[in-house]
Amino acid sequence: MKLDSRKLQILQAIINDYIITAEPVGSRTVARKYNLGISSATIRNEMSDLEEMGFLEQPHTSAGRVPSDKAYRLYVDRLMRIRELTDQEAEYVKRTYQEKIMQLEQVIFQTAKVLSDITDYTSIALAPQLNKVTIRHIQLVPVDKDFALLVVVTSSGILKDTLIRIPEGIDSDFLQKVSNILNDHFQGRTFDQIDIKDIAPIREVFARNQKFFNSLVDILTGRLRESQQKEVYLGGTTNIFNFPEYQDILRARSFLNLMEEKDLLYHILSRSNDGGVKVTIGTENPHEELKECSIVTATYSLGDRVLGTIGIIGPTRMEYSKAVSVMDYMGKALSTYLTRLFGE
Amino acid sequence: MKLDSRKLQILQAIINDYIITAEPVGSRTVARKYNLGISSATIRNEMSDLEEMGFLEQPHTSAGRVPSDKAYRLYVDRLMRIRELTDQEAEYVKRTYQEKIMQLEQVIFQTAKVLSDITDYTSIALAPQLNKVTIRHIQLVPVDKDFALLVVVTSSGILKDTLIRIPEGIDSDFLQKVSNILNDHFQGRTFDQIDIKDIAPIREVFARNQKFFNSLVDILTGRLRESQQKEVYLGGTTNIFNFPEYQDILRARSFLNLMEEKDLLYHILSRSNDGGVKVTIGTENPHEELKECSIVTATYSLGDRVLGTIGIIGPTRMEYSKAVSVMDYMGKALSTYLTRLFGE
DNA sequence: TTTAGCACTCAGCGCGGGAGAGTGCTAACA
DNA sequence: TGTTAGCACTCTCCCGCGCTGAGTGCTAAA
Repeated sequence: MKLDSRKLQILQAIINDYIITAEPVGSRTVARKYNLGISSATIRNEMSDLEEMGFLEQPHTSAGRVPSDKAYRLYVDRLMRIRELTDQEAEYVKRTYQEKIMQLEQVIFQTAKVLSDITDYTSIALAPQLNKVTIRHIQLVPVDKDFALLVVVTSSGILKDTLIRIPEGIDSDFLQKVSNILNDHFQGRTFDQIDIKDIAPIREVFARNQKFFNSLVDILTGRLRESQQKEVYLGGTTNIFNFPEYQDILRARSFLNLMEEKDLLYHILSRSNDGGVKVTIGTENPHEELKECSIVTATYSLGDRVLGTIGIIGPTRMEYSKAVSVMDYMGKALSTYLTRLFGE
Repeated sequence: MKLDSRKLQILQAIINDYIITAEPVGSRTVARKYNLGISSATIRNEMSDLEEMGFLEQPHTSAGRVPSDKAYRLYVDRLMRIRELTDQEAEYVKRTYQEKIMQLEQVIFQTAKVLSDITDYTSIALAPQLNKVTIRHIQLVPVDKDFALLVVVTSSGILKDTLIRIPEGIDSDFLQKVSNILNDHFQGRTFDQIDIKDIAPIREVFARNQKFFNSLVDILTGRLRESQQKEVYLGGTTNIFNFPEYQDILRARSFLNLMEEKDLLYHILSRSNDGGVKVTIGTENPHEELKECSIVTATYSLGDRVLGTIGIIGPTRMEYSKAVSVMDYMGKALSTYLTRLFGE
């Protein structure tokens, strides 16, 4: 059976209607609302065909039809018209990035907030992944006789710091010396490139302070990386209650539980980090709990290096045209902002 | 009318039962389950009295009775028996604090998690309030030619840091000089005690770099403080779905929306910072949205200085005996842990 | 190939009645 | 005088019923 242009028109009408109303769409509705110049009976026949082809589903006999994931996919790839941001929306984004926030966390957090405000979906933003950025500066800052602060600044302005206990008899000159060595070795590298073997030669500098040396290595190769990698910021989690399909308490609950699983979210989002906007519809996502959700992601970069991912998540009946344009716009706006702030 | 011991017994029975079942309690239930040696008819009479005295309420005729806020207050103050933590619970807490987490944020976050895990309520933890801690060390760390990092370490191990743009022609010697001056002036003080007037004499050191000077002051007196003050960590927000009174989607939604309002939560929690465990029942809390919730808070300290507040929030029908004991225990455990880590 | 007409299906809704839980009153009892 | 058994009454909850309306698929005619 061929998907001729009339079938496409009907399919598009059904998808449009269902996205707005969340109610199964019947042949009469299509005939009335969308002047296609054909009768409901003809539309009925076409809809029957579309169902057979897997684009439509029927919740039960005597209900209208609902688009399938396959239909949404077709819609996203071929049918939908990208809808530009309104002036207000663009203005809102601009205003957010006008403030000179110097802490990256804040920037990412704000981005998530803007995304959920504009789209009314739930937004997710991943902090930059450390294996994507290079180390710009390492410094051990003496705090008092027992503690020093290990600060690592990366090319994207990420700051990672930890208090570290220092053994007795270490003075600030020694700390400075260590800082210099660390900088010499690791400046310009990514965290992935920090290798135990590289570190070995430094070991001798530490003389009797092997324990101190070990904890430094520990932090640089392990802890900092982990703590950063799973940083997931959410916006508008309770927006989900706006959708009729989540009036059911069990569904809402399982959705919100899912949003608490930062590890999972991290994995879902970080799969798409090859740049550009990506749409994952319903069962295209391998996770069972997400089979009735769609996710639209975009990446953000510093210069030409992709740093991380931002995304929104909502019911499969999502306003894709808006979602895609917003994600595209925000990914670019965030990249521009970061490059301006931390550009190399 | 006097609240004799039999009335108290009956009231206690009703509260106990209602806490467990969430169902209005009838006279027959009390007679059957709690062997008080009196018939349901007598209990009925007493319940009628208790209602008149404001301790019980009736959702509608032909339903059992439900304890009022006044009843819970009486229960918390006079009737309940504190229930110690089980060995597993104590063990869980101990294990959590055994790990050497050096970042305060992590500690507070973990504390919130433990609280919600043990109690099955939603937990809230405030990061230490900056006006409660003293500045231990200030350091400007050079990053590259355009940026420096302003690091402030406080007595409780709180770290606040911001990237700050430095004007051209400032070298690391100058930064060190500034750091020294800042330390001389502010070490040992609280953020509240940083006064513009104190800073004025330093101004001359900056000579032509007034703009740099201004942004430093800005950060120290304003930005750092604000960013920290509102840091609110939540645990187990979706636990609310476990309670039958929150099966209603509107209620669940308004509760979860409330939990997103960090500012509000901050204010609610920070009211009780005079040490010890505090219980706020239903309408005792001025916030309309909380009139069917109870909050149990405790404070945590470093040495003898109260730093912040932790709390749990649940329906008024809360297991107060457990809640109070857990909060008491956790407040102390957290204080001990912090004092061990950052003790002065 | 399209359309009008028609029988059929099924979810949703409102209604009514029965069951069950609980109360308050009354009268009898210790 | 306090306590208890008995009973009528109330009210929510739940279940089943039938109606309505939206929508379909089929058939036959244009």
